[in-house]
Amino acid sequence: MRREKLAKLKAAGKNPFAVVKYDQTHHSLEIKENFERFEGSEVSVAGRIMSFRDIGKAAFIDLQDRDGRIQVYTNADHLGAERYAEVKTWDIGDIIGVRGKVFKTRRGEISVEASSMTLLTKALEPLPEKYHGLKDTEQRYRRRYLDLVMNREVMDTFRKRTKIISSIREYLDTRGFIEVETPILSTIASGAAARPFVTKSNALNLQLYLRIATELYLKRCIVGGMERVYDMGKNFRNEGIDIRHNPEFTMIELYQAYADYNDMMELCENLISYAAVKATGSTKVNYQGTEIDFKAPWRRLTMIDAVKTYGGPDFTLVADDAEAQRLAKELGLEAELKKKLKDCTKGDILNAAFEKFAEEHLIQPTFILDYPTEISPLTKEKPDDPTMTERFEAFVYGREIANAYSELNDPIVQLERFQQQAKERELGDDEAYALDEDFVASLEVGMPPTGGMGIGIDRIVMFLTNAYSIRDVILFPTMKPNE
RNA sequence: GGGCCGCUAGCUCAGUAGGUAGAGCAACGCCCUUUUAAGGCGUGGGUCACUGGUUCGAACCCAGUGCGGCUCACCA
Repeated sequence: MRREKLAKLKAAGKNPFAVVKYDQTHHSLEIKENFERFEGSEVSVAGRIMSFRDIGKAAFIDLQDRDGRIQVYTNADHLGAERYAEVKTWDIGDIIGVRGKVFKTRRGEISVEASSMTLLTKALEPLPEKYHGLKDTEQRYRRRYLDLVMNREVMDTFRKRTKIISSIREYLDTRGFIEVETPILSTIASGAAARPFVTKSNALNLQLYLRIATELYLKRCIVGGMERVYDMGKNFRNEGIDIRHNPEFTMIELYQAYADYNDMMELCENLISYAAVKATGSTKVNYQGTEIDFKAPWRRLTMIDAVKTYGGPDFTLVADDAEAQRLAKELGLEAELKKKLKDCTKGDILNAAFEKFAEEHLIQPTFILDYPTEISPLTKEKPDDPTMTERFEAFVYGREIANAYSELNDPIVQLERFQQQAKERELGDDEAYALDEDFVASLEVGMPPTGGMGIGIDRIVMFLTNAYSIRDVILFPTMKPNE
């Protein structure tokens, strides 16, 4: 049907797809918000027909543009009978341009009284139902363009996402950080514990991996003397998909020379509360019915204290690995461990106890500090306790949103840590950190004492937009093909 | 990977003693010059996800497959 209409238009020399531009002078929202100023003046608006109420010799059209909707009033007197008859053949979904005077109808609806109307694009496919919109989750993700057209709150979420990201850049750029681009393709995927995606270069006849983190390259930039750097972009991890995980996701990593993890904590809480205010107007947000306040300073708690606070054992009293293993058995922690119990150290078991007892209780923003050395291969040890490192993770609503360290810069110790990771891999951990020899070589050139941090951008966006699933903050989430 | 749930018109959804399918919106035709989920009268529209089985007969019962959602496990 719509194709027939299109064919007729083309035959009459009025092919809408031949239109190359339209002079859009205003958007819907600015007209509606400043009606007193606009009343009686001429505007040109453009957008998609969302509703068409034909009442005979007049019609009302809801026009949707970037910012919202505005009503268009048109009739045979203003437009001429012939032109008006043509307008009545247009369909919901078509994209049009309208020029006319701003006025208010009897019912008080701010509208544009059309003096000219132009068909700019013909929609050959009808839109989903006007009242219920597009609800089917699968279609919403597969055909996000329809979701954006039909569901205003989806548009709002993605505009807010952009605002969050630009505010983060703004915050860092004004504090002397420079944004750099590190490789997505490389021969070694390291810097995090995850399985990578594998691909192949035809030109180099070489197996390459998609990055799982930007850490080791950003530290090379610190070695080179850049002092404050960040890379915000996609990382790729070949792992499970659920409401908090998408195979490609956005992460920012930043590094600051001459700083430590305490500086990173301050940067983290200030940066995120800044982004919250920029995007939502407040540090307080409602997430799935729970009020969360990102206002700095955030609560600080060591991992050992967190376990104790939430009903777990006191690890300061655990003498060695053997005692920790007995404790793990007693507490039923085997399920949380990824190795056989006999291979687990005190640190592995502390981490498992933290996940079991404490993690889910960390609703308001909380820094958990001082992680066991064996699970933190890129982190400096604490000066007074070599079994622990200067590392923290930030938790909100029981979820990790950031991970930061005082960066390990001793090339000899770093090499030993990588060798330990190789052993972990042999013990069955296929996500152990891969050795990057050139990175170790860069540390031999000398990296100043440095603080570094990674923040999961999608998760921040989820909290600030009240999104239940990560797929609701990624425009085109990873899906299996449909056919 | 395990468990549970979903898939019916373009969209939102109904549809069990198993008897070859319905509503609203959208579309099409007619009426209506201030409507706004406009209204009124009329018309057309379906491989009931797919494959197989049971049955005289399957949207419906059974088995398998696909895609999706939730959840547990695993991770980040």
